[in-house]
Amino acid sequence: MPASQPDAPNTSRQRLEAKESSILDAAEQVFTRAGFDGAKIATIAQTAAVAEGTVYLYYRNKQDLLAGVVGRFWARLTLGAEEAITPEASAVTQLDQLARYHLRSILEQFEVVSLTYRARPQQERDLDQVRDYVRIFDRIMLRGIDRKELPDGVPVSQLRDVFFGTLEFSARTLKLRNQPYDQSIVTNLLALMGQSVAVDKSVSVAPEPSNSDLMRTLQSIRDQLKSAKTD
Amino acid sequence: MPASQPDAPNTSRQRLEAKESSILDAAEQVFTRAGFDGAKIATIAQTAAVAEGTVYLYYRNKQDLLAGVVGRFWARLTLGAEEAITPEASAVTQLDQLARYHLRSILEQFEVVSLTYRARPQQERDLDQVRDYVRIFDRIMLRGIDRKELPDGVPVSQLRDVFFGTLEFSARTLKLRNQPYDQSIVTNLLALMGQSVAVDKSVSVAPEPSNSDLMRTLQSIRDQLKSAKTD
DNA sequence: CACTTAAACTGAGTCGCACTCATTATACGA
DNA sequence: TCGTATAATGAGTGCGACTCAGTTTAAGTG
Repeated sequence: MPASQPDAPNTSRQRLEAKESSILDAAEQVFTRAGFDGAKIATIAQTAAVAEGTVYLYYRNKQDLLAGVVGRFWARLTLGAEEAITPEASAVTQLDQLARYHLRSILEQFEVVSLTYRARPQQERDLDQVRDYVRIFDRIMLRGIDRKELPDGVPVSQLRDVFFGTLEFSARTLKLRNQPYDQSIVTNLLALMGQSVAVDKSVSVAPEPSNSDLMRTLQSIRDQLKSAKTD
Repeated sequence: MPASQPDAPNTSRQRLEAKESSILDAAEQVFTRAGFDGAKIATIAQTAAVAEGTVYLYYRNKQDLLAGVVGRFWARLTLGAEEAITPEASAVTQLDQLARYHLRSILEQFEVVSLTYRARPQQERDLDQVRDYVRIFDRIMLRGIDRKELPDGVPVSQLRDVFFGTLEFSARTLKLRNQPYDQSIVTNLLALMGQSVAVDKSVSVAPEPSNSDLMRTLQSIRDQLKSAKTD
């Protein structure tokens, strides 16, 4: 029954969603051009061809609108990343694919990424989208461990911070110097991570022992010494 | 001649600087408490015990004031970092010192660090301060290369991105999860970097021993004790 | 010390912009 | 065709950044 042209929405639901996304489009455009503070709701409304008040029927306030833009951006990035990755490939290959895709994307859409920082403290919804995105890394790593491609002691969450932290900081550096995408960043990062992630059976990367582990070992030594002394 | 109590400024120059820094103090306090948008110039002026208009004699606008706060923060961080580092120590040790200091500082003053993102696109002055700070890393690396502690092929600027990027992202992760300073982040980062930075000549570089190193040593002691006992 | 003048300071007033809400338009079922 | 609910409108409100005419303070100067 509800079959219609996608660009000529019929149901009221479709119409609402079309309008919402046109407001988001306008907001994204104006925010990226003018920055958050520079962007006027009036301009966004005008760009979306609606009245100022209409914007507030869809988003509680300017922050909320920003959250919508940022959330959609990361959700799209997640979809794109999943397309960019070959699930059958080795974990390291997938990391390489993700790294290239990530660096390219955040460079291309640097302004939207920057807007993320403006949204963070306030809203929660859009943060979820970022978390979903970051989770792609975890999935690759965990599958790699599962398939025995990676040793199961790798500190996944810390490597995740290395991965995204380095790429984000590198992107900022490139932007600062007006330099384009640089493949060597990805290559170096993966070489660096490859070492700690490699399954070389000789050294086999063990997890960092905790102080508790050290303590237990020390106590066992002390106990042995004690018993040796009484011999 | 111009000898006076430091807390009872005499010259007009001293008075001006005292007032400027009291405005900065107030701004830092209010900005960190309420965030940039939530902070009102009126509150800042009141906190600094000056009239609203006076603030604008020292800073052109709210953004400029923020830039002042952020700039001072990074300048102070630079001084602190230089104190935290032992210039005679090996490059790896110095990196370890810098990493600890950096992670601790940005965790402790997370709000001010976050404010940095709000200032960036606009002003230039405060960006300089960040650059000065980051330069500490470069200096350590370059001196290390000079002293032949590090091979002279290391991609300093890319390792710098790894270093600060990872620490910054890790700090954000910790904050997100309400976790405190975690030494293993520094340890892992240095282990990772250590591999790509190590001089090929065996183990000539003596970095801070990791818990793994300690663990190995302890285990060898225990093993020796065990075999001695059976003798 | 009185007087001059420049520099520093003040806060009531202006203005731009996010946000509201009384009113109007539209869609849809009966 | 009409009634009603839902969506949309844009003039109006309030808040807060920023200004500036007027005032106070400080530093010379004879």
